[in-house]
Amino acid sequence: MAGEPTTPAGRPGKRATIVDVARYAGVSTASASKVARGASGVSRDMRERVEAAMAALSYRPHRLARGMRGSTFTIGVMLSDIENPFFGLLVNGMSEVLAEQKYELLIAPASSSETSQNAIIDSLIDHQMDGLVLFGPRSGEQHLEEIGKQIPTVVVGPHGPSRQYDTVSGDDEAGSALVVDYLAAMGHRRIAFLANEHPADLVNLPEEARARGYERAMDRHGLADEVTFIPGEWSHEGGRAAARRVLESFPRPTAVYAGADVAALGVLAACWEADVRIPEELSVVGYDNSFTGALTPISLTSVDQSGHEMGVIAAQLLLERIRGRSEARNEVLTPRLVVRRTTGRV
Amino acid sequence: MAGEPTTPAGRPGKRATIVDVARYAGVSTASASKVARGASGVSRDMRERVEAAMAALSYRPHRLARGMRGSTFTIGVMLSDIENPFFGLLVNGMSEVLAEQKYELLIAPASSSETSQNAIIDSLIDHQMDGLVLFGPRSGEQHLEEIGKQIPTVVVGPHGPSRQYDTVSGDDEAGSALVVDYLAAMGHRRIAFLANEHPADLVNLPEEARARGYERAMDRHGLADEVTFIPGEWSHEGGRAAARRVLESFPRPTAVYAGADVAALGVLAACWEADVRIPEELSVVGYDNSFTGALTPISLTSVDQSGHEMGVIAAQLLLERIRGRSEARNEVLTPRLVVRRTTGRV
DNA sequence: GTGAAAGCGCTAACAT
DNA sequence: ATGTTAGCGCTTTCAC
Repeated sequence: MAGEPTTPAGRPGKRATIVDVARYAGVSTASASKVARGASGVSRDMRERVEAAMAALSYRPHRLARGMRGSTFTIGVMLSDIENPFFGLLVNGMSEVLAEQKYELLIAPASSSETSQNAIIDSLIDHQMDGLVLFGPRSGEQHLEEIGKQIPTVVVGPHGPSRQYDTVSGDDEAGSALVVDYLAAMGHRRIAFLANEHPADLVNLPEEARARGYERAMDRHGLADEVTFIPGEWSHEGGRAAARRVLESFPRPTAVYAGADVAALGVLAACWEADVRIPEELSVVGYDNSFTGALTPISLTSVDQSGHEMGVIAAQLLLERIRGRSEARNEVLTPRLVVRRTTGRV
Repeated sequence: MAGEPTTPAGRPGKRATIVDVARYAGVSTASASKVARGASGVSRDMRERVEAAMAALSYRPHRLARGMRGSTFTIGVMLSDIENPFFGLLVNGMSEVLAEQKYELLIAPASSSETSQNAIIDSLIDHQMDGLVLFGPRSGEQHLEEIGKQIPTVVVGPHGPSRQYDTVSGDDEAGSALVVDYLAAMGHRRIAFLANEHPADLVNLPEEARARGYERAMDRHGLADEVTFIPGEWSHEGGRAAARRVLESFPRPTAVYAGADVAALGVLAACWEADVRIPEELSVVGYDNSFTGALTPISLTSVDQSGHEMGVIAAQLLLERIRGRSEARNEVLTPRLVVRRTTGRV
């Protein structure tokens, strides 16, 4: 009956504390604490006795109590879009690095609204995380700076630069250039870009960089007059809506660069329904190189931005910050064009 | 210079504590605490003064300190497979319910190994979460019971029943029956099932229920002799491997029930590469009704298990548990067959 | 190298 | 209704 889940010794029903461990080992709590967190300045004998006690009592440090004075060994991740398959890669990359350093990962899902994201970030700070990874935050630079001042922070996405936090991002402008260069080489001139609309004051977003890269590359190819922004949203539905507009327009673009795979899939969906042949009548390009786009019957031409590697780097940067580095680092990964079958010669 | 991020008054550089609030409002910490957590037994006047003080000092309760004595107002979710798009629905459903009740959600990603999952669960407990949602745990019933004894727990998946925790799951056996009934009605007899292999002692898994449902339904249709389990794994690669085996076998099955969309997509991929016509030469069915499968060029026949609703229910059950309910509840949602174009008449 | 004691911010139990 | 106080489990001075 006496429910004693983890504690074979000590008071039944309650888990062992460091006091129990210390008493069991016949040492002071301070020493037990040192051993528990692997601090220096403990004799061999002490270490062994305490470790034995911890094992005997199946002691696990209470992370909250720990965090009250020291660190929680926990990293918080703010996620702006849980549906985005890209972040799975990212999290896996981070987990690998953090696990081997005894850090834990806790993910807080937010919506895409700035208010919600700020609330989530605050809460992560309230949880006394040792560091934060912000995935595609919509907060302004200034707010990010304030966060960076309070707690080691890595932003995933084209933000900064700021002394207060690190960033890791893909070179989205270069990615867009890859797309336009390729389409131009295939003879396309009327290349439309599906723009993800956002508040004008947010300038450091992937959508901004991709739009800029598109515009500049078009310019470079002497296609400045052909630059066409289709205002919309990077979602499946947004892609469908954009496709409808494209298909009705005259002269009709020969290619649509959708800016994100999820939107490109929407464009494709609308085309399939309208019996528009791909790529004969319209070339379609996405961004993200998602699993779905890679499937044979879809075969979406896209841009790969190595999410796993981003996760690894984000985790490494964060650990460095936690350990004291104070100069900012801004890592930029080079994207790669993956040509498949939704694009062709004009 | 003096970095005072959140505290316009009080000691600069440090965030306001409840002591600061109490002092500012000229009341006791206990009263301030009561107001902070909306407890009863405070006068109108007191409430207003404390609230003004909290606003003036931009006070936010420190969740760790809170958790040391009372509750953290935080729910932990153990996620066994972060790549599974299904869980996005689930998390969104949970968030809706929890947000309006002032609870927060923190997700801890685990791998599919039992060891890793147990470590993650322990850690969630160490973080003093108010409740746990375990998504597809591979832990044995007995271990789940122990967890349920320690902390309010809801398991998502066909576990239990147990007095110690609640469950919410799809009726996977019925889902399989829908699939087999439909295929049989279309004239199929040689219907193979792709089995997800797992340790024999784990019996309460979706894969088990789906396998059982398949077998019983086959039996019911007088097709017991045609029951064929293809041992493998529910992953893209697992699906491809299974498809290769199916295509080589003789007599070749006319339909493959892959048990999960991700595996079905693997089966399809291998078929496309081998120029096997779908559904003329082979019918393929998945489970999950994933976004990807629904795309026009894929049009995978699948089973829908309403992830969003599962999330809502999981959150509701958990809150009830936290608030004191001690009888177990086991909610079972009825799945729905979604017929698309990867299945046809023999 | 080891131990005693203070205290992190909060809430619960107990006065008043 | 409000205030006082003890203490959650841990780490961290600061003695020895």
